[in-house]
Amino acid sequence: MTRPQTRIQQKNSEAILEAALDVFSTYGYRGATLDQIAEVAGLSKPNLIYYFPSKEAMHQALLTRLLDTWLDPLRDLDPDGDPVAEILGYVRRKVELSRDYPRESRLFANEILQGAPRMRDAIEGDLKRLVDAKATVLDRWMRDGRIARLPPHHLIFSIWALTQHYADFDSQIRAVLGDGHDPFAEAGDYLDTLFRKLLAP
Amino acid sequence: MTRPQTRIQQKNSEAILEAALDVFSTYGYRGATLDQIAEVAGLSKPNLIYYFPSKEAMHQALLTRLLDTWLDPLRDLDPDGDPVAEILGYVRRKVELSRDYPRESRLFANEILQGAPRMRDAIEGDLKRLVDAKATVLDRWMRDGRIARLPPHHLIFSIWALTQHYADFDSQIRAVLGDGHDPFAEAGDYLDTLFRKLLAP
DNA sequence: GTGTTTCCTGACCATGTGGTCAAAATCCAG
DNA sequence: CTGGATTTTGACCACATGGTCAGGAAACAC
Repeated sequence: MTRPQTRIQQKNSEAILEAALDVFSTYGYRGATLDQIAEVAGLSKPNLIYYFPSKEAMHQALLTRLLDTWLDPLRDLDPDGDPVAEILGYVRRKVELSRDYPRESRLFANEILQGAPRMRDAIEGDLKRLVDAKATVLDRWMRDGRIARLPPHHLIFSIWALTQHYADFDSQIRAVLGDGHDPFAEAGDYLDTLFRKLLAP
Repeated sequence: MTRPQTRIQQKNSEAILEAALDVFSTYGYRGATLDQIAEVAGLSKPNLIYYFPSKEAMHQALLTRLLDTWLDPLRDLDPDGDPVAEILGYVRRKVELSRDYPRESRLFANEILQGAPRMRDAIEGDLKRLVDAKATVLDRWMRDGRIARLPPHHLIFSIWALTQHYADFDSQIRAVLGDGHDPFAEAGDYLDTLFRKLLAP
């Protein structure tokens, strides 16, 4: 039976995951330490282990929670909507995700960089199925002449690459742009233009 | 005085850097261990330290060597060449880099993900200067109406994002595409199309 | 209050880690 | 072959790391 979470459990589990996200997204799984997470969370190390059985479990909890947030915008792509509006809407929502959840983006990037050892199943399963389904929709739009003919999977990859880049490579982008820039606002405009031109039949 | 490297030094230093690249690019700086590098290199751990004073030094050696390889194609962008040909050539060379040096790409990605703690100077210095210079060239081409008007820095970012994505997220891409695909060949064609459409005035 | 459950921690442990060192093995010029 | 320089390593060290555990402190039900 699953215990009804007490207020304290709720609060501390949340604080731990929040701290773990900070540390894992910065240093990767192996580079992160429980001591570091404990300090960020403001709890003792044994207390962390009281709420999560292991470091691995914390990481897993974060990844599981992450995947849904990450895929929701793609799920929302409406096969019956206007093709260009739907795709541009997806791009915009992905830019917003990068802006509002950069740590989640970096956590994901870290995991994939390492060959996705802890997410392979989800990627080969849920993710692949969803992408294949949406690729079919894109393909139909292309055959109907409503958007330019492009390889649908790579079209999706390019949306991921361009939007996530602004979260994952944030430090590089800010260093190169220098002060007085709002990278995400500029990215939103630029990517809107880019995909508008790309999709024009 | 710098000693003339003996044959053995040459060979072992190379083997160590090669192994270190393998391990660092997969696990990041903190996640990599000397024991692991030693095993991959086929040398004992104390022998590693005989050739490099510390783990840090190995990482630094890799990063230094990396940056040049990484920036060369951008340096080659010829201000007096044909704009579209120059940019498409740059994209193609970056795709080839991703295909031929994926570990280097991932090493770089790992470093930037972590906020570039060991590369900040190079990024704010050499890299920024080079990008600014090339952005000026792009800007001139745009004002002359030879390519579409776009924010030059973001145009460069999008080239980086799209090309490096195929190396950094290789495992995800292969999992989603399934068997029977050559990601880099497809990427080459797709990105050629993409930038051709994007740059058309 | 009192008893019970939940929550928290100091002290501890086995293992892993980056790095040292003296001595052994190998290489190589003459 | 020989003697000095280079290369290699087993044994070792101090410290960090993930995790344990017995018992104490709060919280809560009555």
